Amino acid sequence: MTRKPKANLEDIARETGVSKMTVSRVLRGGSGFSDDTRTRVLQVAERLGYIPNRLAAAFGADQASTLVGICVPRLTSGLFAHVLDGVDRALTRLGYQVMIGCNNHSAEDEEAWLRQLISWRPAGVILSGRHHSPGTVDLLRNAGMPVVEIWELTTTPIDMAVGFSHFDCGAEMGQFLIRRGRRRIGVVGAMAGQDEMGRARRDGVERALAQAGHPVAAAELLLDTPGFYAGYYGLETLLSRAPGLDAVYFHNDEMAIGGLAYAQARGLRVPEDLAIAGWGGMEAASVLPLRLTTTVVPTTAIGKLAAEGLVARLRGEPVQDVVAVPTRLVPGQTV
Amino acid sequence: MTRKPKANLEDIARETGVSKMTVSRVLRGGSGFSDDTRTRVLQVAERLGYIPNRLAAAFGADQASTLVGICVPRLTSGLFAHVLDGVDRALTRLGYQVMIGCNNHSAEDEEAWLRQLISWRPAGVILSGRHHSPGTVDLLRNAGMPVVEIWELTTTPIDMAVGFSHFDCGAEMGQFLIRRGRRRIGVVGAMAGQDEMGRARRDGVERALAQAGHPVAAAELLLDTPGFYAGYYGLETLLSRAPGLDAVYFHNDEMAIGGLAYAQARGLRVPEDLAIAGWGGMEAASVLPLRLTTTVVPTTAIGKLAAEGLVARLRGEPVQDVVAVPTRLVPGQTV
DNA sequence: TGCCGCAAGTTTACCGGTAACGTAGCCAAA
DNA sequence: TTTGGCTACGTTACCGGTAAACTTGCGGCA
Repeated sequence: MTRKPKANLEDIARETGVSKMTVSRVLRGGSGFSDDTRTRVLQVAERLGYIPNRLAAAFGADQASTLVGICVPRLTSGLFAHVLDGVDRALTRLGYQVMIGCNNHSAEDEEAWLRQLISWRPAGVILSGRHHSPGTVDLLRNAGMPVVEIWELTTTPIDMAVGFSHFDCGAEMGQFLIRRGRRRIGVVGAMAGQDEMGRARRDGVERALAQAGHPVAAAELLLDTPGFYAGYYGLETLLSRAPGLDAVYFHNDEMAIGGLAYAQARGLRVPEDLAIAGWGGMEAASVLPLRLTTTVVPTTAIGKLAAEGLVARLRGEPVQDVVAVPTRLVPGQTV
Repeated sequence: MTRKPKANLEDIARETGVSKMTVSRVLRGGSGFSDDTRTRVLQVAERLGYIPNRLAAAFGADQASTLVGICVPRLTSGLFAHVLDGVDRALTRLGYQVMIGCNNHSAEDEEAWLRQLISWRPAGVILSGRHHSPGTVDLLRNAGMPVVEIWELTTTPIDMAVGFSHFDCGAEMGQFLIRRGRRRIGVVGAMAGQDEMGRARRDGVERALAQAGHPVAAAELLLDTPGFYAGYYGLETLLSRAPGLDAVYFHNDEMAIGGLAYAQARGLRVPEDLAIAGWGGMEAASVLPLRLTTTVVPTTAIGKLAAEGLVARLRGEPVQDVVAVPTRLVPGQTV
């Protein structure tokens, strides 16, 4: 089955009549060879269909890996998909390869994945969130490679960080709801609170509302993943327990849209009877008949900045350790 | 910076007082050592914080790679996100690592990515679609590793295939629209037709409508990526060119929901004045006030089956070369 | 004329595993 | 007593690159 590629440096060297070291230098674009040699080597390499063996290169030389790992909490989230896209485009352009992982919002899964990743001796790694297991931090310190923590901001990164404050997102929306005259405000969470960052947003809302003198009226913390269904049934459950709410803050836009669907199915007028606020800024939110009030997050930019920061560090260029990206509260028509 | 992990097999061997070959055998769970030796080796490995070097293993032994590549047309599509999730879960469970790629619906980009992937000597690869460049096919034949083509079905796979017929999806929806009495049917496409599979669906619709004696009344092929905005403005454009349509088939659900938003904004009654059909089965489609008529695709299952088939082949187990997964037309309330 | 420096190479050693093969010691069957 | 097989190892060679050190030939310059 796995017959190996036909040509290696040795083969090219033999055909060209030089040493394999010279071939290596030519193919990597170094110096110490004549134009004539270069041309001949390239021709032979082309003719033999040479494909470099990065395994050997990274193994032999250390320092030479072009592999970067990225671990996100969920692969099926539209937001992380865009982060991944930003990372992938930037790294591909810069000549790196991307190994993915998914930790299901679990620090243990993250550590397990990281252990696998490190066994490939990558050039760097991008993690999501700022909460990691002690084992994870240990592994990273020993590996001595660049690390970027994305999504949530931290002032004490393991190495570098690109993100924003989820707490502030929540607080800002809480204040907004108050300014719009809402007083009986509920929240719908997801994933049993395992999503630390979703929890930070809820904490932000709670703090803002409490400070305004109108603390959270009711909260429903679902076990489900934060999707449309969960939003739909989450709002149903919340309203059955606490009728008379005049606003609800959802874990994210998908849930908010699900909630919006429920409200409309129930004949509630949005925003007159009930205001609905989401988070994340998914595209669908802005083409609904009722544009969703939400906080837009620069997903792709985060991925891009993280990737570029990582590579800059690898190249020894100066980098900013902590990059705060701006989020933007977009008042729609649902509040 | 990149200081290497402290312990390797040699270190463990020295500390334990055996040869590194014995350590290797113990750690890989082979045979040829006593229980006592096993215990001591494991203890030392644990104490030294040994992390295997898969680079060296895969390089030295060939055949020993646990790296699998997967290339999808777009990372930001919700459908492919689920495919990726299915692949990732299955492969992680089976002890493999996943390298991702994105080809932007371009065969050249796919080939470029594959070339990078192969330089890592992976155990196998999963590609999307059945149209590949000659170079891609060449690379794969020479690499001699398992290949799974997913998403679109083919009777002549390079190696294995897991998918369904996009043409049939389109044809089925076309017939459905006709059965529901629609006669002036339009279609909205995306990505300038570069998405071969979206084109196959349109071809299916066209064929079905033509056979029924009511050929496609109007078609709008956008340049954009298939998102909500594109659906919104796509329908606007289509209706301005061809007023009086009584049904529109969209490239996918996201566009259909965008189209639905436009129809409602324009005061069109759906489905009375205009029927709207999507494709893909995104979750949002079923919680809208008006449940979208669409074709549900088993995304996660495709990823899972592809990953499992790949690993089965690697293990020399018997596998089915071509697996057809079922899609399901779900009549919603928009037709 | 002799020395230096540079361009254009070559040679050697090594990265950390694994396959293949070798071997010592022991026990059981012939 | 010999032989044969088994267990539990050890030895050797090698995978395909790259860093570092070494060599060779040539032109310029004192």
